[in-house]
Amino acid sequence: MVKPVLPGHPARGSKSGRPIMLLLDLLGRRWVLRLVWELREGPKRFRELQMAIGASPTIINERLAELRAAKLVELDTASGYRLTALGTELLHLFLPLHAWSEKWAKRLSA
Amino acid sequence: MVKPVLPGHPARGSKSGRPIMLLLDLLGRRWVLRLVWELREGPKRFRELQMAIGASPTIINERLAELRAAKLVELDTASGYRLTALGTELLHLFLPLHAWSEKWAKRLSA
DNA sequence: GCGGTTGCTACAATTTCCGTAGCAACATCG
DNA sequence: CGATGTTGCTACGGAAATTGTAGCAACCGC
Repeated sequence: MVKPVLPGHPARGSKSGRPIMLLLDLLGRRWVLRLVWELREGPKRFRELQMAIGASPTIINERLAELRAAKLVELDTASGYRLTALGTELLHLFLPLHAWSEKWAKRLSA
Repeated sequence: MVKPVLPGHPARGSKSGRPIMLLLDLLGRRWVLRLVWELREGPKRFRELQMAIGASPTIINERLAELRAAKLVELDTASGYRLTALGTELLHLFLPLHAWSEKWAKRLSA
């Protein structure tokens, strides 16, 4: 069991509970960025996420629980897992990465 | 030894070599986001990074090697590790996270 | 020479993650 | 009613990643 990311709990590698450290801790955990990314176009089921990402259900579930505790993702029984309002805000901050990654890849292969 | 993030090498959990997947893979590895963040205000020495982050030198070195292979970080023997031009671009995409994380933390504690 | 800093490595112990199998709850269809 | 399918999720043994500690070789100033 991994420590939850919540106010008062210091992030791994940081004695302070500064929000940016908590956020970097959460987003730096394996598959978390991918999970948020996979939900960018709407809700997905547990197994859909599992298939799309290719990770074990154990860790998918653990990461989803962390994202739910962080109020970035929620489970709607009718449609599946989806981003909350907060999660959608976060996703929008990440969208520029898509275009930038193309530029970056060209520089790498050059 | 972890697979390097380079064109042609598919990212973990993705059969395609799409740049965004490579990038999310790289950034999702433990301590990578923290490392980029710690270099935001200028170069730092290996041991400075180690102290600031609190991770083992083994993994600090491995992640720095990956970031160097990705041309996001470089080592200047006179001043230490620093962001490349590409790395600085990436950092700028992440800077809005700082302000947003404060808002997020308030929502969590509410 | 001597002490300090540099980046970095070795290696055993611990933690995390994977891969597979499967469960309980619920819905749907006959 | 039973049978079948889908849902989210868990157990558990093996594999992989990470930690913590110690220390090395190269370099610089004195």
